[in-house]
Amino acid sequence: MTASRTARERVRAELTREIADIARRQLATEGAGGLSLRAVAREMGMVSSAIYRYFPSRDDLLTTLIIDGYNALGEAVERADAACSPDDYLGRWLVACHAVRDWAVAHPHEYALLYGSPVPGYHAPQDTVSARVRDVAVYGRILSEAYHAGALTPPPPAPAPPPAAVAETAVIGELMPGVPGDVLLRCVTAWTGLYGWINFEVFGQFENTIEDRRAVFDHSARLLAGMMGLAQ
Amino acid sequence: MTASRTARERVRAELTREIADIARRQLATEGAGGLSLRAVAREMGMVSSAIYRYFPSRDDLLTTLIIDGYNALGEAVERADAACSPDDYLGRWLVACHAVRDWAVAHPHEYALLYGSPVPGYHAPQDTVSARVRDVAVYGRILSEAYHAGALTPPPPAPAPPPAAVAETAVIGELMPGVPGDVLLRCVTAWTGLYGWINFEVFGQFENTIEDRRAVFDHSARLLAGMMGLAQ
DNA sequence: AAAAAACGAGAGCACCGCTCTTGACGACTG
DNA sequence: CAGTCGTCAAGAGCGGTGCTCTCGTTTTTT
Repeated sequence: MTASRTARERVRAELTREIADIARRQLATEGAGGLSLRAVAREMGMVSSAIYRYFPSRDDLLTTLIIDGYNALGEAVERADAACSPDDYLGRWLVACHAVRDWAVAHPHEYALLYGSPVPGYHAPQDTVSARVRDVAVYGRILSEAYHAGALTPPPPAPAPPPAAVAETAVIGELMPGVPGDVLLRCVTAWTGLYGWINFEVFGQFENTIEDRRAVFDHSARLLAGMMGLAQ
Repeated sequence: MTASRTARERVRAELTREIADIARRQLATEGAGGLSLRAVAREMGMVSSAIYRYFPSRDDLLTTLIIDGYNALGEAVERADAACSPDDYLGRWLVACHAVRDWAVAHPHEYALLYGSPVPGYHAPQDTVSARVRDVAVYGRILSEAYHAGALTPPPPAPAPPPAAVAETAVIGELMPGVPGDVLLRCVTAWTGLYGWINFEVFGQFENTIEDRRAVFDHSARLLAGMMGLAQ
């Protein structure tokens, strides 16, 4: 029973995976807008309606690609951080920054799906949240550990954040327990600054403006670290 | 001759403008992907093929919307800066930051067209560059004036930028003549950080995370100003 | 062995961007 | 004034899309 049922389920899982793989390849070459269920079906030798046995809609296919993308990016950052010496917090921060950027440059269309303009009809299901925070969780871990080790101390001049802003750090603070609000606000600023930089690069804003982007990015990551007060 | 010809040209210009207006309205409600030439034609009471008398393709229509968007954003920032007292550089910086954010929040889809994932087949024509730098030119002016007034001095600790990174600031430096490379790199970092923050907000990354976004944004803008060394 | 569920194929619907042809209208010229 | 030419809106049509429905076939379950 289980064996026969697994036979059926196995081929189904295999085909589901194959559809997602082909779709990911098309996404990588054509971008999200060029992803076509019919093209995927053609490449699989199926008729287009057969795809709907495996993915109820194009949006659902996109959703699995998004989840896979979050996991791939998160894993890349996790692996990069795992290779660092744990108490070199600035080094870990820089390595994590470059890990995100390297992945984004290598997979621009997938990155755009994660951090670019949201796709029109798409609303993130709840089961994406665990995958979606994997990359930022690494940053949270690095900075949280740095703070508790005394290696993350906001440098003067320290403009006192208004209480309204501090109150907004509650959700972010769950990733970094014990870190006070003013430090969290600096981390958020560095976090958005980091991804903003990558967005500019991946989305072509640096065209004809900055060419050796890795060098400038590295310096920007160091400046953001300095803004947070992340010591060497 | 000129009169009759202008009569002809006038109605043509009028229709061209009306098409663009309807397209902009659809863009605002549906997003770039939902912009349909046929829908625009329907709303104008025309048949779809007639639109092609005025815009040779959907991409060309998008191009004019993009140029209009850059101009609208640039004008918003320019007007905001013009209302400031010229030697309050920190105030001008903050006002400009909020001007960009306010415009982006008010026109999310248009902003996504400018600073989000690039549209698939679209390549920016050369005539967009003058409009595209209007917003950043304001920042360049503010920070350049601040520097020459002695109000923009990078605070310690100042990590020395590698020469490779400094060399990349040449194009950016054209907007801010006389400003040295290390300061320019800080400005670029603040610039990307600012737009990264807005991207996160407009693209929904702060959903269920940060609610009072204006307050947090304001503080982030101040932190970025401090990173640059922009004095009160 | 019979009933039920899953599956692939095919036709079809409404929509899209875009092209081509046709007929009408207005503006220049002999 | 008459004729010609260019501009325009309309319509049909092509290939593409996401998606639905039906219909035999196959596989699993009862």
